[in-house]
Amino acid sequence: MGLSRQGVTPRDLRLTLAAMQELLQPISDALAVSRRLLEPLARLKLLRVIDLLNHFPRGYSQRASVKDLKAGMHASIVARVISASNKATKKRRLKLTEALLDDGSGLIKAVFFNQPWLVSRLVPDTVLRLSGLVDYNYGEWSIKPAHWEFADKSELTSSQAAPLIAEYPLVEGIGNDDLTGLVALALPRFAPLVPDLLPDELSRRLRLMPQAEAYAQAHAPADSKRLQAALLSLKYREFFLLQVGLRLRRRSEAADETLMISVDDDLRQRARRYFPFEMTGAQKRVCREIETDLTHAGRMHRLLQGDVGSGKTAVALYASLLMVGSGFQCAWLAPTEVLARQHLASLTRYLAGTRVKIGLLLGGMPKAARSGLLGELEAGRLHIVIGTHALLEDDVKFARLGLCVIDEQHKFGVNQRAQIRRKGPRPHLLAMSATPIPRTLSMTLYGGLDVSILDELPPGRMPVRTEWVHRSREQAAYEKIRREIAAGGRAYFIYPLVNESENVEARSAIEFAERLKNEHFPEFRVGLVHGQMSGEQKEEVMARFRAGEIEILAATVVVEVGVDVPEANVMVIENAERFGLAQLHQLRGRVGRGQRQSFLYLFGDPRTEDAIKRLNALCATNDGFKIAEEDLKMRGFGDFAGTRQSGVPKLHAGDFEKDLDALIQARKDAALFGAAISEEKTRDCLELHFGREFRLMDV
DNA sequence: CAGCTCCATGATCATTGGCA
DNA sequence: GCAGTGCTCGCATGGAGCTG
DNA sequence: GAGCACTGC
Repeated sequence: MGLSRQGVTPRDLRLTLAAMQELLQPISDALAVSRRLLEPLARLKLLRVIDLLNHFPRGYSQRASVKDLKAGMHASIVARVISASNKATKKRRLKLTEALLDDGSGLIKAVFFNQPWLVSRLVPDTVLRLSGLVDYNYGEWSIKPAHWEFADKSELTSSQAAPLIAEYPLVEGIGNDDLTGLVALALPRFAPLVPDLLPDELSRRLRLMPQAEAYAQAHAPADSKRLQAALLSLKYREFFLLQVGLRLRRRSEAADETLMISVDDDLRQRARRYFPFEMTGAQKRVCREIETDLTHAGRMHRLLQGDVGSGKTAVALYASLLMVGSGFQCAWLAPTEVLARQHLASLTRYLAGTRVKIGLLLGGMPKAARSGLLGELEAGRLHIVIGTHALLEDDVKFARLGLCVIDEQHKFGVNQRAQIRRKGPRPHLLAMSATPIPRTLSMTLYGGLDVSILDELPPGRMPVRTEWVHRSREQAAYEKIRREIAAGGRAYFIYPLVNESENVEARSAIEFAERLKNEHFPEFRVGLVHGQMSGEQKEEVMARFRAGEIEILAATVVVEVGVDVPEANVMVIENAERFGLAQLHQLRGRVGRGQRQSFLYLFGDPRTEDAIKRLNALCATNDGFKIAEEDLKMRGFGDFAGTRQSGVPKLHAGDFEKDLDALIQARKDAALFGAAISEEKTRDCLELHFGREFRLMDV
């Protein structure tokens, strides 16, 4: 496909530069702004002209006459007062004032809350302009005005007023009209200056509204059709810019060959030999993907997503072995000590009797052991080092770091992830996550990352049977659990709190561990693990649980990630309503790791709609990705997996949740057209729209 | 995690509105 | 500098997201 | 009804 305008002439560049300067200048320099608005504008973070243009309305209220209202719409109407009166309600707190209004096309009742004095101002025959939520009940229209003001009689008949009124996010000290005015000044002068990254051809093909017009229509829509077109155009452009930016970053990182290894059958055989089982199809596929990354120029930058139990560790080990076999070292970063120890244990098991040397680095290690380990590491005698945040310390140095494996990558901040990678020349990166992120979202969020998905459970693994147990039926559940344990199973009891708390009404681990031992399961041994215990204490209890010296483990969410006890096949989550969906799913992953049927019992009585939905969703499916989608819908993007940490800039026009379609389209198009787009221009646009926020993005 | 700021909501009638 | 007058402007509350 | 500016002392 030939792009008509991909070449950038010096003249274009100069133009862009001039435009940038104009757009980046302070609002107060560019426009006549009243002094009193400067401070509120600053609080809105509206400092530069471009900020003002990108400050889109949070909604629109529709200028309408009573006859064409729709229930539930946010409307703005002009009408004449017929009568007004106060009304008492049953609740003493609440007084209302009702005014009957006529706009020539019909009658409507305005309802004001707690402002009884209004009655004296709503004199019959005065004309009001009010905007608010419209409702229709039992034959009459009503409106709850959020804003209102007196209007001129002439407005009753004239219909030249704008049909859609922009409503901006506001702060104290600045009104909607102030912003409307400022934007109106800025639009004609500055909107045409905003550089447009979208190739003409693409814009034409998608029939997108031109950018400058879209800015104008978004702020001051002529009608709803053009408004929709404008919003779509802006959203799409924003996503497109973001995606092109991500690809650009990716490209700039890719030109390194020092880490390229060659994998021959011999190495492959040697690496595979360590796995006593046949890998699943998904595992084999991902291993191939990784092999391809490692054997080609450029750094691997891969996110490995897999539901709990899907065998991520084995894949990561395979990758590590390829690197070790080629003379490199590997660092495995884990979020908790428990998890780090666990990785050590399983790697040790896999690698028993080989020459691959593994080390463990934790925070509270004795000085001597630590410095010994660091020495080995720096000398290159240690091949794989597993550790927690302690790995990030400055004095941890590698001889030849070639691969970083980051487990539960979302538990680490952007900085930490960058830190570990600085320990080598430019080590490959394999990030792992058991918290499934919806596919579309992860590909977008981590636009610069390749994503591999392990979506197949090892044979013999049975899905966990999940049941929501009502208070009244807990006893029956205890009986079932008793039978399971008697038959050789082991059980987790998860509590939201470590200890009693006077202000939270929920069961605590410490208190209920006692009860389990004394009341419910006197015949079994009960252990307790929580976050306030030291690492060794925790480890000791875990070890006894693993060894079967303890059949029941009462715990807080410290067991959330990675703990692997195949015999454990029952989990009870107390006050399940207090956990998030992703967390519940994560916890569920602790059981069902062995051959026998596993059970999850959710105790608790959810009071909110959302909590009920969460529990139902969990009972309905075992598919982590479906759960993630559900979670995303319920919680919204902001909460999801710590947006801050994923380094995604906040969008102006678009919305990751609501505009997924546009997002996906933009991603595709960016892949197709990205290479043909001028790098300078991309940088300029990124700087203009996202500034610092984009530069921070890194995984 | 705490304190702040912003935004939506709030009461009741009594079983349906309006048109391309 | 202080009290009185008259003017204008005016809901209250809780949840939710953002900043330090 | 509360806060504020303005008045008159």
